[in-house]
Amino acid sequence: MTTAHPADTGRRHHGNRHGRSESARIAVLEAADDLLVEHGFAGVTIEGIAAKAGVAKQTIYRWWESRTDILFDALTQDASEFFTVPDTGDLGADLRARLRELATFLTATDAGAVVRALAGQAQHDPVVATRFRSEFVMTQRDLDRQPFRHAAARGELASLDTELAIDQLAGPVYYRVLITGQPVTPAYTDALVDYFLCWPAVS
Amino acid sequence: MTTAHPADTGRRHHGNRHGRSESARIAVLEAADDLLVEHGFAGVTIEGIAAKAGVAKQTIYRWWESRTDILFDALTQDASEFFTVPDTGDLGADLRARLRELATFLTATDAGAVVRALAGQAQHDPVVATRFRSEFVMTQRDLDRQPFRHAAARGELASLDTELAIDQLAGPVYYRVLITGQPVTPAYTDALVDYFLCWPAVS
Amino acid sequence: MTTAHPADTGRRHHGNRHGRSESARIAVLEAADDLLVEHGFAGVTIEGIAAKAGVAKQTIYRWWESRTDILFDALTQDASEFFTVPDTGDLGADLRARLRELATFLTATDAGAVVRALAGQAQHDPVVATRFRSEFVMTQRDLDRQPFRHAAARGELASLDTELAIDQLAGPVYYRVLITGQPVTPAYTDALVDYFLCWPAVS
Amino acid sequence: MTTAHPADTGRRHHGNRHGRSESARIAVLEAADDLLVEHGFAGVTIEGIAAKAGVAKQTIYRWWESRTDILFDALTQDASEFFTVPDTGDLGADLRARLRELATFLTATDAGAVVRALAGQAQHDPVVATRFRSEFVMTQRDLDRQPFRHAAARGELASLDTELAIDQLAGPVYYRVLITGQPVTPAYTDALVDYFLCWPAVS
DNA sequence: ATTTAATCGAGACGGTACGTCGAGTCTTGTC
DNA sequence: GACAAGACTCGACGTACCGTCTCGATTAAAT
Repeated sequence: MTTAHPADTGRRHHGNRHGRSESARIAVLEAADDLLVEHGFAGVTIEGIAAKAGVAKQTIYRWWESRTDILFDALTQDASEFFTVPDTGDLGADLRARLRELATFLTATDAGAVVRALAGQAQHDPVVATRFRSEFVMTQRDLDRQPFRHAAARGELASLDTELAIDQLAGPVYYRVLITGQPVTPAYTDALVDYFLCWPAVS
Repeated sequence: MTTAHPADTGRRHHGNRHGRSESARIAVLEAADDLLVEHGFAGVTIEGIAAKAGVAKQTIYRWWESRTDILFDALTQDASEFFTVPDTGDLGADLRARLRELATFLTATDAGAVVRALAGQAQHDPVVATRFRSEFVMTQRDLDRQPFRHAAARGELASLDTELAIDQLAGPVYYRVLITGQPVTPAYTDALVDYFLCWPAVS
Repeated sequence: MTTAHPADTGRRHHGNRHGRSESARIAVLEAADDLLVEHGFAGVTIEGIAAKAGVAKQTIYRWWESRTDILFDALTQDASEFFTVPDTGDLGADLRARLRELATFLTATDAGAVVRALAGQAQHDPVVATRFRSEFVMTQRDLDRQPFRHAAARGELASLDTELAIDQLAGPVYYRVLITGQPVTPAYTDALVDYFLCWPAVS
Repeated sequence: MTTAHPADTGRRHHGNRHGRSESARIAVLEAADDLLVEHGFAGVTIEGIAAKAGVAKQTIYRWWESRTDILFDALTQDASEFFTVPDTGDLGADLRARLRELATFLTATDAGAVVRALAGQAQHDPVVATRFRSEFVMTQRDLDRQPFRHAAARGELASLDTELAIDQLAGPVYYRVLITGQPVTPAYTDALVDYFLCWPAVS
């Protein structure tokens, strides 16, 4: 889409009758991302984004509804190619890989910072919450379900409440990231998976 | 004018050298609580609190650093007597009671709404995050530990990583409350405990 | 809401790239003038002006530095067409006309009230004092000089310290207006001129 | 009055049933004076005076009605012994001495700064204006009248409108001090007197 | 010697206005 | 018709003083 339009290749156009400026769109998303990482969510202001992106406020308001709307866009942009779908033929291995990836994403990437900010804002604004769930959470849970689907396809897992299982595996990860702030190491996520695959809790 | 005031329990003093007005303090905390429940976190403004509490802005700034500071105070006030420490002599029963109580608190009480708002704000502000953890999370985890302590005192639980166990039990609850928004029913928390006490996940 | 506005002459614009809103400017100046006349200088607050003019505070701060700045603007607006330059061919007649006009201006016009307020504020603030002198006092003294210039052009007044003369004529007027508060009647100003043109003071 | 009370000699008392603390009174007047000279009239705040004088705000409000009230007190204290009443037996000499003294007082003394501030405030507040006239202006005009009284007693001055004369002599001085800001040198005041005693203005 | 009452310092109180920041809307001239 | 620019109204911010109000300590006259 970027290269499709002549006005977006090379020099930046200052308005034309052919639709929105792709360069402006990208500048806004990057500016929002940068501001979030540098100054936190409070630093993500429409005016700040406009100034940093060299874009008029009106252009932002024309295409986005709010700053969270921008962050959702930035997230879609950034998160789309991060995740893989492991398929090793072993449920445990797949789950371990999945949780490691999730933990890395949430704690060590710029997109993860966006997710945390949006998760925070979701606590304040039901509209954000709804979109956050339908856009991010659902996608993630779909990824969470893959290992179980693969296992089922292999004939394992006669019966299992997959949704509960995902809560049990992903829940502690989000809990540590958002609530306790403790690190989520590979050792930790591996332990979660090991435990889930039924090592005895009580001796 | 004195009796017209919401916070007017007894005679209201208007400042003296012995420190703050207790009635003003309570009026502020209640106003903040009310605004949060009625209009969400964005509706919790210092001016709004001052107006609703019939208090001068300066009085708020004198005693609190920010609106989150007020909410922490309100939380301390409200949450202190909510929780019980179940001790039935059975680990499973204690854990089930504990998780039910936690879920109810987070989803069905005004103080729970404050917690969710603070958890949200913690994602935006490291200072809030730190205080949230030291003030709320630590207390909660202490309550989470009680069932295990009782069990250990009874000689059960030869060996167990209690901290991991808490993550596994509380994590999914917070995850559903803050992230997926799905209800956390007694049946759900009971299932978490049952699973944790090692019903087989894989047939 | 648009038509409800006092300053709504024609269609009111709400900002554009070509600079300030003339209607807002006029509304501010009039509001400041009105507040000064009605409630005195203490009643001239930025918030009061903004409210009365139906203008945002920020708009005021964008174009004016202080309330005295506004009053200087209002004065320029109002005082510009008040004064005439008498030229009767007779020094005494010219001076009498000039002093009468000055006295009327200072004591009986809204712009005169502004001058008195600014003269007052000039005693408190050197910046105001400087501007007051360069903007108002200089202009007035120029008007004061006219009769003498005309006389000189006619060949009268072989030698005279004009500046001293102006002090002697205008000084008592300002002195009565600002200090003693006594009325400055035509009879009084005429007497000043008569005396100045050398009737004997001592018998 | 200062030495009259035992509690005011030496250490400062902290309240008793015999009336006000003289030391507090003096500290307030001095603090007000200092603040005026150092930071201008805007710097003369009740809180500032209280802090600088080491006095409670209530003590100020108990004995004074406003900050101008304090300045009037300070003025009375300071101005009382400044002026002399010249009596050389010569009207011109007396007037010259009087005007020189007036000019010095207004431009070169702390009390003169107070007078200028009060004159300024008198333009904003009719109550201040009234008090300023009855307390300061009247006293000054009385001093202005002395040379003429002495001359009349000597049999000079068969007929003269003394009030007009004072306006003509003092007016230009106040005019320069308050309005034009030009210096008022002995040469200048001497010229005023010389001219008044009827040197020809027009050749 | 104790009580009593006026004044002191301190400082918290409800307010008003300050000057600033950002939100979201509107308009204009350019491309 | 979208763009950069930027003026507009509006709401909230955090601060400074205002004038009012207790309070406990201080103090000397009256008991």
